Amino acid sequence: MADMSGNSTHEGGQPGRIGIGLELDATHLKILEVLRENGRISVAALAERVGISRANAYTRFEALRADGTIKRFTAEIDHVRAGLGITALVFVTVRQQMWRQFRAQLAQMPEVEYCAITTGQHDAMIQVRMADVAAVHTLVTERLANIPAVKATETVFILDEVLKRPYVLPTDRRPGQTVRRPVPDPAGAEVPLGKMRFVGAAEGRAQLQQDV
Amino acid sequence: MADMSGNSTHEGGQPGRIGIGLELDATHLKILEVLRENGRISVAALAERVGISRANAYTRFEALRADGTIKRFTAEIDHVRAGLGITALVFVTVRQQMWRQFRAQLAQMPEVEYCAITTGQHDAMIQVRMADVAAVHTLVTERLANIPAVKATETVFILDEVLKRPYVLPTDRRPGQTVRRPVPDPAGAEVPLGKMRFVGAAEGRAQLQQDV
DNA sequence: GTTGAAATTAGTACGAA
DNA sequence: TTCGTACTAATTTCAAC
Repeated sequence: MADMSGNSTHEGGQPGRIGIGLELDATHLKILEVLRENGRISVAALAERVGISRANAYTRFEALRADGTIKRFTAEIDHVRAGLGITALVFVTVRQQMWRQFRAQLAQMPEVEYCAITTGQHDAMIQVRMADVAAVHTLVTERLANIPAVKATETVFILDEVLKRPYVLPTDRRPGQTVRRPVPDPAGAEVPLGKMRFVGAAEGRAQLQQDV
Repeated sequence: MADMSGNSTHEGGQPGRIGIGLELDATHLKILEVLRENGRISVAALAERVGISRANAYTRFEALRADGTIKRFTAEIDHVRAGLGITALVFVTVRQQMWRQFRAQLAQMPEVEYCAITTGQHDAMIQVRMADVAAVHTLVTERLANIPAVKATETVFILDEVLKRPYVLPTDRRPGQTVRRPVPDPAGAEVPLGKMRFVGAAEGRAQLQQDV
């Protein structure tokens, strides 16, 4: 799940060989942290910031790309300056058994920045950026509503984007927070059992990392 | 509106000087199109792909950065491979007059990838990526619920991300769609007046671009 | 806004630890 | 695996047109 146009988890060839890829160590994560802030940094400068040799940086950099952990490099722009100052979310109810058509139609809509299938009241959420409110209205009533697979929509506008990170990493934690290691669970520790079990299970699953 | 941590529209200093920035022409947009797909391309190669000279490409590239149209360069990663295979949306109802505190708390949460203030039933939408479902549960019940500014939350899980573009541009239009130019409105054209007015108004506003 | 040449920097390929 | 260095290729800068 959570695949982008089905190009990650089972991309290779042989079925049965799940692409586990690299085990990301602390150095890999540090590289990803630096690249998140500056995707155009030279590998030489990257090596210095991470604290490894240039050759090592090249090796790891290439491995992360080849592995698919790094999908691509891109820019981040100011939508307002680009002329698309209005952002809206459209929650879509999809007619059952028309998912394939729904996806096909979306592929034809370059003005959509993001689309995800969700649980809950609606089936999908679409994020669009347009020049003005009227353009959103046109999109929803004339384009989306005409897709047979779309049963209903609900539109909300985004008034402000408080934060938008390119991505988050397992190493991103709240300032004062210490790394939550899977404690070896010493029997006899005086903690509420119910809560302990819950937290323990969560940590255990967190170890597995893939196959979600 | 739609500012990222208040760093775009009114960033400079003097009030009254709205940062209009560049007028983006077709070449600027083409540069942004190329950089969206390959943020690490050399300016030399960029020039070739856009069909302009090297020096021109450097000038425009620098202008876009200095202007703030390009905010930064970054990478795109595979969340599953990075160990955060679960994505969730948390819709938050914020207690009135506690917005400042709400924003302050969010700034302390590096695990949040995206947060936007919305119209509609809820007040804000937060997107988070975690290692497992239990971690989402912990985040919502123990971190978010403990923020006084948070009155209520509603969580949905993302089952699949159908598409995710770094950004959209005004030039992104559906394959067969022709560029909708603000036609000079020749009086006497035989179109339904009501509709005409509506579309005309929309196009007019699209011209303005900022101050939305 | 364009072209061409110089200086700098980046990327590659080794052997050694 | 990782590091250090030397080699090659490319990019950026700067100048003149």
